[in-house]
Amino acid sequence: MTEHTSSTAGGGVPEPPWWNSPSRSASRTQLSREAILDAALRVLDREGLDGLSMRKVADEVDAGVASLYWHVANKEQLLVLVLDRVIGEIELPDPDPDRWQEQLREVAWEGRAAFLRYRDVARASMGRVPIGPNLVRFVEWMLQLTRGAGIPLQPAAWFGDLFALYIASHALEDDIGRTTDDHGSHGDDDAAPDSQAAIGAYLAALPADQFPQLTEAGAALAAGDSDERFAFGLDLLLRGLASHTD
Amino acid sequence: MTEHTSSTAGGGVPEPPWWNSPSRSASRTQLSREAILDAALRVLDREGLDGLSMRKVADEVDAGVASLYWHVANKEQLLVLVLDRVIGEIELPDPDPDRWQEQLREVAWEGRAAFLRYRDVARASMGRVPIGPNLVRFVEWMLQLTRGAGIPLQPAAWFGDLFALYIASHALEDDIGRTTDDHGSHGDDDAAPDSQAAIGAYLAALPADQFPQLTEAGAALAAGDSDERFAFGLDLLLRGLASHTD
DNA sequence: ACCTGAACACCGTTCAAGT
DNA sequence: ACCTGAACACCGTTCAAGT
Repeated sequence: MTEHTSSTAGGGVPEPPWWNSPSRSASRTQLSREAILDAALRVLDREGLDGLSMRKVADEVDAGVASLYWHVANKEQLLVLVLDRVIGEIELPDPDPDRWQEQLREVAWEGRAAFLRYRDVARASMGRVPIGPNLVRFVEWMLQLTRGAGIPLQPAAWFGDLFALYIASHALEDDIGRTTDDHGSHGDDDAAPDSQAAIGAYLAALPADQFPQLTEAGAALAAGDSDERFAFGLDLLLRGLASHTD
Repeated sequence: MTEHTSSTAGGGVPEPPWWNSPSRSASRTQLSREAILDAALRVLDREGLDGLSMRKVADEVDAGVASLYWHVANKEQLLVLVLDRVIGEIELPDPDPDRWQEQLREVAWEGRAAFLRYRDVARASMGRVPIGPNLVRFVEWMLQLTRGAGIPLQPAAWFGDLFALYIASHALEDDIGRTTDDHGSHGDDDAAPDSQAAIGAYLAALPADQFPQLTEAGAALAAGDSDERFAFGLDLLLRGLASHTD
């Protein structure tokens, strides 16, 4: 199996460049599932989930659309593979049950970071169970840690679900903000500009007698950046889990 | 404003049926936003979120596609309106802070039921914040209850988010099962047939030395029906919130 | 074994035109 | 004021055909 990836004829003598097929430009590497996943992740990050199409992925790898279907069953499978790839970016420390709370916290932030690294992966993850090598690795790790910490099997198993659900759906909330800016900037750099303001105006205009709490506490609802809110929920989940310890 | 909906000419004398416009069949009511939302919910329930198209909604109300755009800005707004409508189906008892845990539990199940009443509403809700009359009503109710129960403003506000996120994302997990059956049944009535089995086989085939927990505890992961799992997480959230009481 | 163009059956949205 | 057909610029997927 030769290491050369292009322009290799009979006896190692290089072909002249003009032998390359006429209109194709430089990067004529072999198409592969890996390359397709890379491209898909790039398109996803650049254009969001709604902007991700098989045609754009094909363009990104400089191939025809139909070619993708040799390496991948369909768009759905492509998304699942991309998700497993992102889950693979989560680093898992050796499980140390004595420090189960810290480690769970640590990995939660790791997971959040991975999901926020590319636009709309969290969105893509909702409603899919991307079972694959990396999710399986993740679940095994969770079980080793929590079971080792003295949490009975059933709560441990169910908590894993809850934990993953929380990380994903919270990351999705962050994606909402950066969802509306499609075509490149043209001067102003506010994300989802008027909608944010419109919501504020709507809430501010609510009749105080019908909505006493909302008009009084309105500010608190929007208070805290996304990380603070994530920390709050994470802490709440851990307190709840701790109550299940032997 | 007359109560008659069709065939009414000048002085109450009915028109003969053949006066109706030529090819249009019976139900020629005025198009309205209400009617469009009803139709959208019907299509959503019947065909799932992926099967919901403006064209099918238009067919359902016996109108041209373009007509929808008079009553509704676009598909996105249509979805938001549908969501607010479903949220409106959640019944809220008068908040009684002395029974805050029971009431929260009660409403959680109510919300879950509303989300599961139509296929894929939960799926549609992810990544959207359908702020409208009914969501606002819901938030006000939550705040009255939790604040009345002695939970400080910030935790109370943030918990609302978490609570809603949990209900929606858990309902979404239920939608996954019934996602794959498109065209009406033709004999066999198993939902997502081979994929379920394939997952089981994959997990069972994992090397026991690399995945000790998964191979030992595999059954526990799948154990419990969806309601039991929902109850577990709900309970965990409430325990966590309780730890924030004054 | 791998890639392709062309075709099929769809989409959401706009717009000039009708009543 | 409300509804329409036709058009535009897209989709995912299949399939016979090429190398």
